[in-house]
Amino acid sequence: MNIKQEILDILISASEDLNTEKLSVVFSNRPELCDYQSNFAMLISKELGEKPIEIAEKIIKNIQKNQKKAQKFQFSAVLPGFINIKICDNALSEFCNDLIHDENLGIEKVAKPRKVFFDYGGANVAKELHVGHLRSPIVGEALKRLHYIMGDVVYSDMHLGDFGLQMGLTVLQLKIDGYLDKFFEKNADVSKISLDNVTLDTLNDEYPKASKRKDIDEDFKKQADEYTLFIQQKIEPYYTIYKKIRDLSVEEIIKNYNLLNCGFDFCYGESDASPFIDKTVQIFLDKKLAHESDGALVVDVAREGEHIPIPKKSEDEPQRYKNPMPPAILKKYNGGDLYATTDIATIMMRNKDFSPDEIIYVTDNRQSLHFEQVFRCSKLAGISPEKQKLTHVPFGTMNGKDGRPFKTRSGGVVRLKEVVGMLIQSAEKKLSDNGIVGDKELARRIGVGAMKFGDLSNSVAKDYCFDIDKFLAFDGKTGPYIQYTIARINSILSKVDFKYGDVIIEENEERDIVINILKLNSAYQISYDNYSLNSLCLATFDLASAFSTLYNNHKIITEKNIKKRDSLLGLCVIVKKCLEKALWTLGIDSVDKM
RNA sequence: GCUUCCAUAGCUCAGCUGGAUAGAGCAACGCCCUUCUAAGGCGGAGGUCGAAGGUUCGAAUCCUUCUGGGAGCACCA
Repeated sequence: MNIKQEILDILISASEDLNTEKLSVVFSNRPELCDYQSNFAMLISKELGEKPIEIAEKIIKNIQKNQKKAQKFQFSAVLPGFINIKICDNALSEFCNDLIHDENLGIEKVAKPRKVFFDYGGANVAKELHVGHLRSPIVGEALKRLHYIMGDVVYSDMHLGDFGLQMGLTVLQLKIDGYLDKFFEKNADVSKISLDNVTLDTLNDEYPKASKRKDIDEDFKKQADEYTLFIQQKIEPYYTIYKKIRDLSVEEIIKNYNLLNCGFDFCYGESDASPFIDKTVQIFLDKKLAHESDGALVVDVAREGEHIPIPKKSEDEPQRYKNPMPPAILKKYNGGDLYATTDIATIMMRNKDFSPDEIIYVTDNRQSLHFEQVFRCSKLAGISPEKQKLTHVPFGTMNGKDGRPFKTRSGGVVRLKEVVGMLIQSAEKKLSDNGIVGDKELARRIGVGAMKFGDLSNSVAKDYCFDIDKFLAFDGKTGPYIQYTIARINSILSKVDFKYGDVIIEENEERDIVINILKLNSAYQISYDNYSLNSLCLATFDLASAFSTLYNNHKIITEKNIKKRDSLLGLCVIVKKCLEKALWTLGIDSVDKM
């Protein structure tokens, strides 16, 4: 049962000998005129040398000639050449009565399910999560769920940042500040020493300190490089210290992600790819794809027409390039591994374990160049098979009202935990106004739902404004609005002791709801194609909004016409199911009451 | 400098492969709670779609140039 496909089939068969390649049907942008429209006649009028309106009229004549059974759709031709399609009420009623028993609620799955591996989260072991870490898990989780709904087999890995310079910096700083003395005593048994004196707060202080110092102190940076190398080569006691720091962070990171309804099949990190690094590098050497440059091992990934040197105007001017695609670095001057190295090795690992059809990376857009390089390297070396799709979903940064990356008033970063705390507090206050007190989990669902919906309703690639006041207000186009709509439906359903009946669509407000369900279902596909959830958010809101209009104008429970009442109840059940499924896909919890 | 993304209502944003009168939410204004949850509904008001050219029957959407902004550009991730 696919209404759009039915319309398409009718139009194609009525187009007879015309080339119907360009024939498509879209939702009408004049809803008061019709439900769907086709611009086909205008698209092909030029090559046919006929007036668009005449083509449209001809097609409609054919439809009327062919149509024998009871009509489900009304077609009409309108100047300059639109074909307008209105769905008849009986077809909409039929659609509803089918939908109510359909497990996937009419959402059309992809023709060929694929194995899709998601890489998102990307928390850094040495750093506590802050607002800047929100988008990757929020977007990644929703994309993963969307793919699942669409029929793909999905895997997810939080891909911790646990193997880079930040680890060397942190260990070095901890050593300097005396936290690690026991590990460096003569004949110390590192496996028996505990790191109890180091807490998350310690790490929060030590890493930024080290990070700042490396920019101004060359010796310090060199030493941190060395420590990083020790960790990567599993040299003691550095490796054990690193493991302990990692465990400490991971526990906290998982807890935070759970607050956001973000779960992972695997908590791998960069370090888990280390057994594959030597093999990876060897492939590049064997295939003569890598060469030495300034002490580093690099891979040229530029294609023809890229990376053309611009002639220097003077001797001491640095070399510049047109269309620059700089080489990827596999090994640094001291033999250490880099971000690109572990990412390529990780692709090798994932292909060995899962051989996914697509790997999707959800990170911020500043990493676009890095992923382009990694993807090109993997294809060049044959580590990623040709048919495998590698996708980077770059998201924009979260800015404050001033258009700069979101900071506290004093200029510091806002911890993720604090944001969630504020959201919960605000939801609790609002709940208590409604007489619901002491339900912290309910408040979390509402507060976090508000933030996630606010995030996901923006185009994923664009920067967006993180307006905490807006999120805390819960008015208008928000997650809580959807939850509230469901809560109102629940309230109706809990107050009646009879079952819903056949859905009969006859009024505009009912039509509007069903059309919005059709739009919602097509929004799954749009979001899937665009790797962006904003279409789904918008369509979910529009459905809730269409229902609210009906809700305000009809007293369903006290409706005297029993058939009408039971039909409306059926519509309630459908809307509730559709909204709940959409919220689930977005990674937002539904609530029974609020 | 080069690469890339962006510019739409006072604010925050939608606008799918070009289509009919550019849409929401917030803020502000006016109505609607003795009736299923007012975190709601309805109604007005608010726009030279950054600028200028071009392609087209038709442009917010495609092309060119310009202006303004973000991000990235070899051993960070």
